[in-house]
Amino acid sequence: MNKIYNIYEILYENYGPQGWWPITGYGYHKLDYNFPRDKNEIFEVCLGSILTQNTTFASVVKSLENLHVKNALNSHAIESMDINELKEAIKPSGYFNQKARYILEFVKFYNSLGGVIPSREALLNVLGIGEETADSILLYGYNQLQFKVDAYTKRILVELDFVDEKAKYGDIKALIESSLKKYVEDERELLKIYQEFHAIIVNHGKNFYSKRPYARGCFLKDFF
DNA sequence: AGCCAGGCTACCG
DNA sequence: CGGTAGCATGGC
Repeated sequence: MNKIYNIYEILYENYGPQGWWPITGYGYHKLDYNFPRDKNEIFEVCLGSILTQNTTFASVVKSLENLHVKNALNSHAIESMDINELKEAIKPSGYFNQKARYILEFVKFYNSLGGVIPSREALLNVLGIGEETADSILLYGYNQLQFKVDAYTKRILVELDFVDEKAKYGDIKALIESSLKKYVEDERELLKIYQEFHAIIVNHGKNFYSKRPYARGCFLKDFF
């Protein structure tokens, strides 16, 4: 009996594999978990994780395409890029003044890593990287066992009365991670579930937890 | 026209 | 500590 895992099962049965994180020029890669495939794809996930803050991913893709045509979808090109040129490229994603600064801060950090996987704590010390963005980078960019919580995750769990409205990011992350770890022993399988679960939550969230009042038509409510 | 989007920082009490 | 204004473009 593991209600968090039950939610995952029900949603996966309804939506199927999502294929996150999508890569530009390639797209979603359902049932293929061998991503990212190289350093540029890792970096692209990092960049997308920052750009998607409070924005639709369609807008992020436009920004990434803008960088791609400038031959600047890699960390070294961006590090030496003029900030105004960067702002112009990422404008479709919104908050372009802030995000340009965040990206330049991150790129300096990223290039200093020399390919080493960053710690969550180190990521959180970079301006513009909060908990969700850090987990996004680690989960989808580096295939680390860090569950990514987002606004939809909280709305759903609050609606199902699994967590309190006042629950913090870390509370929800800990609940989901501990529940799934108890149920799934194989780490490779666990990683796949972390990646699919968050993506599916976003899918489900867009359907039933976007417009108020939330949860109208949410079939999860029939189970819990 | 108004609300929402795959959040975070700075600043307030 | 917790709470909130500000950030900005784009889609519906």
